[in-house]
Amino acid sequence: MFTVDPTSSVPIYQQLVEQVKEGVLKGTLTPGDRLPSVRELATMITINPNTIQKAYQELERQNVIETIRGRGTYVARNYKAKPDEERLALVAEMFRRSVVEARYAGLSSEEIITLVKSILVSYGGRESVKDVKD
Amino acid sequence: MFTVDPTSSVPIYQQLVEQVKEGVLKGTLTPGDRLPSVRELATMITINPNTIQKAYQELERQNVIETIRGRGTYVARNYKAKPDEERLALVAEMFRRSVVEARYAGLSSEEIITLVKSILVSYGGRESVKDVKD
Amino acid sequence: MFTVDPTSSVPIYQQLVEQVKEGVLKGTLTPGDRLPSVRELATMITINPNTIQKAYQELERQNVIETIRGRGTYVARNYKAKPDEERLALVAEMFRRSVVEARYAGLSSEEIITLVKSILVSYGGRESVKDVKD
Amino acid sequence: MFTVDPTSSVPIYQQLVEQVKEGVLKGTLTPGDRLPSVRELATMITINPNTIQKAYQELERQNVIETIRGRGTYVARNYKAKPDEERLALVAEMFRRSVVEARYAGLSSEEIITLVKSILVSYGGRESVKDVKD
DNA sequence: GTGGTCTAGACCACC
DNA sequence: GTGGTCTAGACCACG
Repeated sequence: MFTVDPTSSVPIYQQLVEQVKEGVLKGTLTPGDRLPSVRELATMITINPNTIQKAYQELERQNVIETIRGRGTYVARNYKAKPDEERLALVAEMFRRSVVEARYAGLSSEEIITLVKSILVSYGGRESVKDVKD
Repeated sequence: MFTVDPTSSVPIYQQLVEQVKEGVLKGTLTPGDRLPSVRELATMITINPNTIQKAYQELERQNVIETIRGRGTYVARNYKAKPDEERLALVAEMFRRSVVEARYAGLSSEEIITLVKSILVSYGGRESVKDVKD
Repeated sequence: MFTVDPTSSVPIYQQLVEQVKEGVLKGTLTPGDRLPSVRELATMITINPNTIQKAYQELERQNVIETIRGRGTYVARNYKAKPDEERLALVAEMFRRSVVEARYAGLSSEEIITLVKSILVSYGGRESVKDVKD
Repeated sequence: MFTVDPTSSVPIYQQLVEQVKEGVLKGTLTPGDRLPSVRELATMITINPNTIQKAYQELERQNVIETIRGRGTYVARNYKAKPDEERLALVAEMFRRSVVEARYAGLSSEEIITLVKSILVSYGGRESVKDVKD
């Protein structure tokens, strides 16, 4: 958990954001869990504390985690998806791009569907983020 | 065709790359078609020619288009998907991220599958990029 | 009475300060009322006693409460508003910021006035804190 | 325009955010206007560029400004208030606190209403942020 | 101890 | 030239 590739073109703080969100979906992180403190994680993965901070702030802004003053940061207990029209468009856009690339990599429609289904399964088959709370 | 959003966080040259690839899949661009010259396109959409140039170079690198010196640039006639393992991993990664975001936007597994299928349909029933050549 | 959100970005001690002041305005707390002791309140709402202490100190500094050594802390009987220019400027500043946010949330002038009036009503018809003493 | 008080308890980047938003409401900043570049502003007001950057990013997140890659940042042309229920609650909360402080500063209901009205007038009497576009 | 802010200075991608 | 990311190191308020 919490490994990072500094050579990647995707920013380190982003990688962290994604890992936390993915962890929650996978179940490795459960609502209420405490995340390592900024400084702890910084030394754990030898990344500058400011970078960790940026990741945590972004996660908090997205209501994925919440910080309790003086005590630390925790996986949010009651994440509520607010499916903006805008947000749905953004998700659709991500899939659209993925499909284009998949096609150019030679995947058939069937293979693409299979791939997506396998990803869904790897995230535990929960039917929405809400279900994570149960 | 060829509209660009300078406000977007995705680089302009990449937006162009995606639009060309998407056009091919959709059928609005067919192998053998001639693309506008760098300067033409630059004035058409009022974008720095260097940016267009970069997009075309990237497309050529991906074997999506080919330029014939002095004659212009054309949609490649014999695109061949080379599904290296690396590339497939990248595609899987894109879908993985899309799924995470979809979940956090509140979409169910079923809704996600439906979304992907609808995108596939919008790109015609072709079963792979190869079929575009026919 | 005296509930606190450790998740909020506003410091806990300040939340307490505000609640006491609001309670006085609303009439749930009347001048002369005894407040729970630091330790009592600390265990009631499971908050660090130091935090309670800080809140009480701040309230005393603002002449909202007064502590009688060995007897406890009480809502002040003779609060006197000292409207220094500085203080008025600060209040104006708070309203200014509120108005900016209200505008950006899409509220019209009329809606803003209505909102403020409804808040005033919720604090009873008293025309100033002085009247609370009556 | 763009003056900052480094001794204030409100963070510098926040002060900047507020000033820009206020400027738009006041009309000193019009949609489409270009803001000084991060480095420009940094030297103008002798603040670290990172701090300016943070302010700009926050403003962009709030859809108040938009950045055009390689060209600079501009006041957003089509700000659209999305009045979340949550957001309205936050605004109400701000007013609630302001009213409490106003009362404790000795202001009467009438004086408070007058103050709010005067602020509204100072923001040009436009009926919503949308109207700024005209 | 926790997170939050700020500075200084560096490197990078994009246009 | 623009904004975006990262590091190093410092200081502060809060609990």
